Amino acid sequence: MKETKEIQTEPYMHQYELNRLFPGEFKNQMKAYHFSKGDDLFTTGEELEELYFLVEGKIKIYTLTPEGKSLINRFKRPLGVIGDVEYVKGSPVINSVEAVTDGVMLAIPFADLKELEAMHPQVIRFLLETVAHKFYSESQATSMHMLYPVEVRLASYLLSISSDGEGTLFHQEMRTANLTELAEWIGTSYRHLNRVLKKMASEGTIERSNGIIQIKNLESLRTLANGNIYE
Amino acid sequence: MKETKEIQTEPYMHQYELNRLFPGEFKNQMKAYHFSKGDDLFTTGEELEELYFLVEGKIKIYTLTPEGKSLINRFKRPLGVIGDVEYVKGSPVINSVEAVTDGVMLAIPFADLKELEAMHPQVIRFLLETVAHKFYSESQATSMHMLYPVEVRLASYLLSISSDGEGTLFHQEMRTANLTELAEWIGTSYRHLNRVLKKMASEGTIERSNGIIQIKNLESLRTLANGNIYE
DNA sequence: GGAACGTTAGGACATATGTCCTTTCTCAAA
DNA sequence: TTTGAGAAAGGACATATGTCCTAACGTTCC
Repeated sequence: MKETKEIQTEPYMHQYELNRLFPGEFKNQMKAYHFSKGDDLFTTGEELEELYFLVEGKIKIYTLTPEGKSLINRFKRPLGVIGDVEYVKGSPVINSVEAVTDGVMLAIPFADLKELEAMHPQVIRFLLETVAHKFYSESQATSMHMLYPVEVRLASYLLSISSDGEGTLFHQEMRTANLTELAEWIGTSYRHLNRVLKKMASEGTIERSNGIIQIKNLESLRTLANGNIYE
Repeated sequence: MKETKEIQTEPYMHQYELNRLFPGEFKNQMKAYHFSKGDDLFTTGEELEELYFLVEGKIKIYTLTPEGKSLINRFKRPLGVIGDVEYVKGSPVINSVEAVTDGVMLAIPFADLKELEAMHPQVIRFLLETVAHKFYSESQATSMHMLYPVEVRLASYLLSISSDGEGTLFHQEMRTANLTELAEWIGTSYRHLNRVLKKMASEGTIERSNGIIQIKNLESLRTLANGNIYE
């Protein structure tokens, strides 16, 4: 991820209403970074020194298993905040972050943020809200993973991206590019995802060809999802 | 959980330094509640109206599986904060809470807290720290569950409660009363926990009798724990 | 001392899932 | 048009884990 002077931070700060959080000379402390698809942005264990705002593009937060397999915790689109927990706790990065598309981040040094807290408590409230929301989202996702088998999770995913679930940014965020990435998102092996897809196809719930999945029986899918939907 | 006038809030507020967060007349808004072992304190989906501070006793936060089985997310001892995420997000309770021992909670209404935020931003910072810490702890626990089989998780648990890991409050917090509770904490069935314990006993790593586990080979346990320790 | 209940321990059967690998297909580039 | 790479699809084998159930043991209460 490269810092760049070619990107104006002001349009993004305006677009995402960051000016009210970073008044006066603090907005001048904002840097802009550009990243490219596939870039490793942050690595587990790394120490951060800035708070980041994703203002363009899509990233994924993932965990590597001991076998080197990737499990996707979350996708993110603008406006996403990265480094808030690390800032508050002073601990290293928990999960790795990779660019799914090209994009832009704004960043402000932790030192400036520290100063700003004293002068402008609204920023503390903002951070509280982002961290609380993260906790909530992560809890939901964790419950899904811990409590339901792959079939239920897949049905929930398909419901989310069907026209039924579409409309929220989150659902756009979540759409995966191929079956390998879908397996990583749902938290299973590529092989097992195929078993479940095949089973759903044989039941007439979906129809698939060459990685393209078409929902044939929405009701059946709702039943399989067991009241859950990825959100 | 019953509100009680028989418990003085002031000694606890002093002991846990809550006076500096709740100055002046706000400390008078604090109520005290007593609870008994086995009480259901909060239920998933319930709407809260107060922020709670656990100042005496031990509780567990748990999730019920669709089959009605219980999975323990976390134990808590004083000073624990309950309801911070629900306060910030305005969402219902995420996980159920039950008393493991008798105990006491202090509580302040969300409405008073709202007022206090404007007058005393330190309380926002306090909440930010508690939520960030929760996020961090939950992430660690989730990783443990998602990435490692029961054998590694059990070894990590045993390492934590051995004299090696002992000393922190968290490890005391985590000690379970019987094998059923340990299975719920580690996130497996009672039957499977027994398989793994039996295997460890046959390897000479532990010795067990009547639910009592004695570590025989600390090195072997460290190897099995694969660098992990419950914390 | 005996009964009742909760806990410990494990057998038998089943399912979910992972790993490793091969074949086929599709798409893009030469 | 051909080639190569990546993705899709699935076979074979294995392990981890869950469910249901029974027997034995220990503790508490009558």
